[in-house]
Amino acid sequence: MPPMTDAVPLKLFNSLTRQLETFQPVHPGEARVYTCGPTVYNYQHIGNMRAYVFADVLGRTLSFKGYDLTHVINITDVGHLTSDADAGDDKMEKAALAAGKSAWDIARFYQEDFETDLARLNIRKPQHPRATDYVEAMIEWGKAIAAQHCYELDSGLYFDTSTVANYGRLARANTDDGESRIDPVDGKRHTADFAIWRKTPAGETRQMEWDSPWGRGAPGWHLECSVMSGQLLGFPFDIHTGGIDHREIHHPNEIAQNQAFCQSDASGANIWMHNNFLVERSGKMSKSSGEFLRLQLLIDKGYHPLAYRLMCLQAHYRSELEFSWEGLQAAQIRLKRMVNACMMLRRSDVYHETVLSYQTDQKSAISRLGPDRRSHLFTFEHAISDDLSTPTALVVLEATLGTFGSAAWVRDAIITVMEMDRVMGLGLLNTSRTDLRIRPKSATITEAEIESILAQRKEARAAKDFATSDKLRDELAANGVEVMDGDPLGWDWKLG
RNA sequence: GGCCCGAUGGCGGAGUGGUUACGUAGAGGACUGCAAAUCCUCGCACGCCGGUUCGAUUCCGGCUCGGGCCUCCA
Repeated sequence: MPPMTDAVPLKLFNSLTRQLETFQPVHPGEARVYTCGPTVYNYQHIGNMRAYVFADVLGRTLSFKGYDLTHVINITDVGHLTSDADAGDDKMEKAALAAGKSAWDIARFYQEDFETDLARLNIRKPQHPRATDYVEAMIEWGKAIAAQHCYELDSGLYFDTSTVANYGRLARANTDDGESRIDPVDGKRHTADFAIWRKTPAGETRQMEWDSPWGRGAPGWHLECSVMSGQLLGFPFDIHTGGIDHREIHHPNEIAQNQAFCQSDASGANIWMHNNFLVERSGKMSKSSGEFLRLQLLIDKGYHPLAYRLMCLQAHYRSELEFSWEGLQAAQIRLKRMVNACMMLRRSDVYHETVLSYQTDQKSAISRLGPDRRSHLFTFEHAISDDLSTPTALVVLEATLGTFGSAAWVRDAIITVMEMDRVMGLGLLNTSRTDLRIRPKSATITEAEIESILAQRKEARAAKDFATSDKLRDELAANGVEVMDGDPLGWDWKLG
């Protein structure tokens, strides 16, 4: 399928050139995207999830533009070390030891949890290759580059970063070996050299280890992404994404491997994109600091996962985003108001016929839009095509909801919202206010009890016994429940 | 020590060489028995000092403060 809208070119910020570039697919009509996925040794925190919300918006935008999308988010289930890049414990093995389970069980458990969170955030399901399924391919890759680009030490096979052109150009790193704060591995030729294969130390056995020409052991972390992206997407592919931290080490190393393997100076992907961090007053989110923020905690406190998605969308992906409960609450209230407006659309007489007409012939449904909505859609596409300017796009989306109007107004609004939500992924026409009413874990009262008290209050009000009515309302308020007489929902959990 | 970012209203967060989005909070009004929810209306900000310019929040330089990376990290 050719791109639907050639009129508005998609501009994306390429970390390699540090400039906006117009997206030009490698394969006409297709978009192939690789996103560095999680290491499944623990739960993901909400900062991790920002990267996937970003990648999802990118994927959705490419689909919106008419490209046939192939999106890969890998699962790192082996090879990721806890500290130093060349020695130390494997994260998987360490977590398994602590939990008294096998490393394989640990990986499976956290992968499932990760996928649950992706679904909760309306992140469309990409391919999830597991590193352990690609070990043979990694060994083959190692064999292909070993002679020209690697050297062997007691601890494993290392990549000589001086054997490729412009090593570290993505990071804008200086090539001199600067002052290093870690103890270098003995024998490494350059500080930046990294492991392609890590040998299991003599006399030890690991749960996850394989035989290779360089001894029994496990692949290096950087190798996984090069191999999986190359196998599943082919070099060069269109876009490689990840957190901004990967711009400094992991992606430069991937690029070096790609250069060696492809015998080319090209990086392997046309565009490298990096999302900035979600930050917290206390500093960067960290799993090593004990308790950390994960999506389930937000839900436990009464926040809907999509409120977090909206919070991410309110900021540009390249800006740091400050996390606070107050900010999350602001996003949840904003989402509720948007959903309220969309429910009015859903309740209208023309809703079903409009959805049907859109589903039957999307193009002609859009072409019949009036000038206002046509203009909104155009502005929206401009925003999203301008390096995924979701904050601006969101404002246009809200403008199109506006104040409820005529049947024609409603029809146009429904179609426009469906179009825009393909990109924003907020599920605006599939979410109800009841869905957003999340019972906090701390709630001391059941829904049935609430309904019962509300029924009593209704009677009291009918009898104009306002003293009793107010007393019941206070009782509910004391239990964290807010009564809303003029709202179809009737009541809601109080936030904050 | 080296490299690199950022500084916008109470909070979050866009954007722009000349009228500073938007959300949330706040104020006023409508509605309500009173509230809440909803709707309408309205305040409120561009770190400091220079420079360029008719004009700078926006460009340039310096300063201060904050942050990131150089070690695994989305």
